[in-house]
Amino acid sequence: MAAVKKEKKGYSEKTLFQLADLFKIFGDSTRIKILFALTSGEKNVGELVDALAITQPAVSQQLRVLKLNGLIKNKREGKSILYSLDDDHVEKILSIGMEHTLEKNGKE
Amino acid sequence: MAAVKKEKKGYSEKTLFQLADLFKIFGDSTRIKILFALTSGEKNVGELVDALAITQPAVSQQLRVLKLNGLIKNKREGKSILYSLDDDHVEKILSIGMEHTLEKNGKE
DNA sequence: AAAACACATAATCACATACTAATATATTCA
DNA sequence: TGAATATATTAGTATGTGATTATGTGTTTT
Repeated sequence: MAAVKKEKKGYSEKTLFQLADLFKIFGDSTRIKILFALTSGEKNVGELVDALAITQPAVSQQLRVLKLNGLIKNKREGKSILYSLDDDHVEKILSIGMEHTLEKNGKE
Repeated sequence: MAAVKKEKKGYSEKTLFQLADLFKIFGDSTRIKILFALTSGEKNVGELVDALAITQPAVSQQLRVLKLNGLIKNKREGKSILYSLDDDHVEKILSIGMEHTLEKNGKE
């Protein structure tokens, strides 16, 4: 058998960067809190601000990040803007991560 | 039916922080590359350096982070030190994230 | 035991990013 | 239309972190 091909069955550099960028979005506690808050249904910005105990601009800024990356969507309803999860993977990613976290760091 | 309890079925602040910290670890392309490299079996540092095209200290530094967080383990073998994945969740998290990434950003 | 090899650690630096404060935009209501 | 409400944007700042360079530690080889 001559020269076995080095089966680089890997993903492209670009894809790996995109994957890291995806996880980077989940890697912030404010955004995590927002995402978890939205798992129980759509909420407007004020409700998120109340629930998270951070300033409104901080929430809006992270909502922007989440939207730009396709994890949440929004729609206007009167004066408010309602945000909700936009991707089926989001909850899956959250729940597997949470599973790991609870196992490693002890149950709640 | 009187006064429906506001079922704050949420996780503790601490847990959400820990979850964010977990994703933070996955949110770096060097660490992602290391983890993917290790999905095909244990490797020593030199092999990782070759595979990733980054300097040895940079690799060692990220290996340290991954180990401290329980995602990989190592064992000495002669002069070399062999690293391998240490947690069943790692591959699951990677694969779901990758699934999302490939869908959103187009196949390879 | 000394040299060579494999890897880890330390210090410095540069860059990214999340928050705050201030202001702008958009919608409803009087 | 003007005031009030809801959210977004901007600018500035501070903090965290990943890479590089230099050096240290541990193991094998001769």
